[in-house]
Amino acid sequence: MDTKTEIMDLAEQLIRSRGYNSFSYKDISSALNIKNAAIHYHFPAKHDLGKAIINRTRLRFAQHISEWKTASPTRQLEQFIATYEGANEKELICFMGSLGPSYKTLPESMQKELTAASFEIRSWIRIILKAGLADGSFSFNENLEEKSDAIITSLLASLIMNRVTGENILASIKSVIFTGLQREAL
Amino acid sequence: MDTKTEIMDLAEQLIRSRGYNSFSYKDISSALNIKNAAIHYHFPAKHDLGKAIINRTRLRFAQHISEWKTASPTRQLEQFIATYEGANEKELICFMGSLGPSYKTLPESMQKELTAASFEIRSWIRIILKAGLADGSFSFNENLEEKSDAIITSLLASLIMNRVTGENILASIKSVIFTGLQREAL
DNA sequence: GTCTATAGGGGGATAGAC
DNA sequence: GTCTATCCCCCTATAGAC
Repeated sequence: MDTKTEIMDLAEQLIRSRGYNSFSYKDISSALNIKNAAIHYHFPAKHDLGKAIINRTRLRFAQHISEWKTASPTRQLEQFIATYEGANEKELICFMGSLGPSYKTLPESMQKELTAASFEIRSWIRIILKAGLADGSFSFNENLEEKSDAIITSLLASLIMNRVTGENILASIKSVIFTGLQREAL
Repeated sequence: MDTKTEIMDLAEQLIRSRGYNSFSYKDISSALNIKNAAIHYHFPAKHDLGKAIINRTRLRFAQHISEWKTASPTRQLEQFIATYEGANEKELICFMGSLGPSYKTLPESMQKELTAASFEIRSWIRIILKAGLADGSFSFNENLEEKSDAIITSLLASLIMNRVTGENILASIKSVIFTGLQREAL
């Protein structure tokens, strides 16, 4: 693997485990047995690295939802939640949960990428919920946009709460999400 | 107001707007027209300040829920959500949303306080939901503990997403929470 | 593309005077 | 209880050799 990719992979891991403002070039250079200057060659400033990572995440998300496209709404939502489960196993939180809280401290280029990512994710979930309503696999009373945001916020924070509590909050949230998409027929 | 309280108030604001690792003693000393050494007198190490703030938040929460005690479950939950609305107006996120993501970077004393706080909040919401089920003001199909965690995670992350999106996600989440506590009678 | 060397600033923390 | 002065470490970033 080329150095640039290795740097990005490790930086992403560091961001999602410690936060953007809590990792340094030294963390990367020492782990990869290179020098800080080598990182600066690939990413002149730290925010260039940060921006590149968010952008790559956006591209990966676009690839994912494209691959999932033919599956049922339920299955697509399961696939989406599976990415959180994968993160959880690696003891990582999602990039939105890591970068969002420190939004105000981020350089503008990173803020823009992050905001763009948030709209892409939110609009995708809306589409999935709408499709589920249309084919009858989902049923709920809440406003569709609001329900969508309730789903992503609870997923985002579940990874954070997993750390703080030491419990598997994500599993609980997953259960609540699917129960909440099946309005009971009495 | 005494200096110690002023320091804590400002530090809390800084933590909840920028994060624990992204504020410095200089931010506080310059704003209060004192010197860094004065802060070190009251809080020898930064983590002493951090711990004190979390502990104060725990005490305040205990006071709040004690004051709310006689109100209906619905009203108590509204009061709780009102604290998020208050934070939102001041452009602050909750302390759990700020400190949780950087949990791994925090000194042990702060981690313990944070974890203790999480259990206090979660157990309170469980009590409220249970009371609401008992008196018939709430109705839902989900497991009570899981439903409780879904509520606090969505609230926590709504403040974060407000920043990233520039929208009022908290209002949406509030709406979804109350709708989700009224299972429809068909 | 990676290195050495270094600049320049900011961080938390402490000693001792007042 | 607050100050001045200072220490030491880590940070991001750049210049120039290889």
